[in-house]
Amino acid sequence: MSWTDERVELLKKMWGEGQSASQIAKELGGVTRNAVIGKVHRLGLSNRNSGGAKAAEPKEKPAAAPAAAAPKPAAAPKPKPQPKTEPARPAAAQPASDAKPATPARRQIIPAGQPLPPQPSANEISPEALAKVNEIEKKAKKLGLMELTERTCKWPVGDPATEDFWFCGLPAQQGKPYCEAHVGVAFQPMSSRRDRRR
DNA sequence: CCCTGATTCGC
DNA sequence: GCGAATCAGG
Repeated sequence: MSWTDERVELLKKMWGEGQSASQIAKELGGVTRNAVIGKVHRLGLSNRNSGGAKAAEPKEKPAAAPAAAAPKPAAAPKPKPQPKTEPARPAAAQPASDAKPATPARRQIIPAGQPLPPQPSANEISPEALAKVNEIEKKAKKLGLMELTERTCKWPVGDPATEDFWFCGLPAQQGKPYCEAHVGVAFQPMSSRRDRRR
């Protein structure tokens, strides 16, 4: 896959929306998140803050030449917010290397980790989902309670009062307690709400 | 362990 | 220019 115009545009768009590199990579397909990140950097939009300001602060790396160098005049160390009772004036700490009044670094308002999908509202499980569950249940790892981790599906199967009880244990969806199949039955996409009229 | 982005460097 | 490998956090 190559970086066609469209792909680059989608990349820009998604990156601008605050999507993670892996998500973008997934969406684009044919590329890894590394590729996405690499492209992002090459495009020069690695930082989602100032459009043109170069404030690439070299992290700390085993510098091969520790001798000389480091003539950094220290741009803006750390104007720590003083615990003053100053009621007004948040004191904007801008490097002010270049006048840039037009782009005040807009923040995304949606960096929520996992945008929660529509919550369940109906109790109807699609036959598809059920079939899927039955299917994967056969592949379940049948974990015991102690074997569950953050990344394992915690869908219970069987009767807790019997020996025949276990948890699915398949890889859970990121940020969710269940594997894909079980998420499918646990979180219904608000299907047709059956208005029971009487 | 899972995930993030950042950087390096051979291709 | 590209992206895998690696680094550095969370």
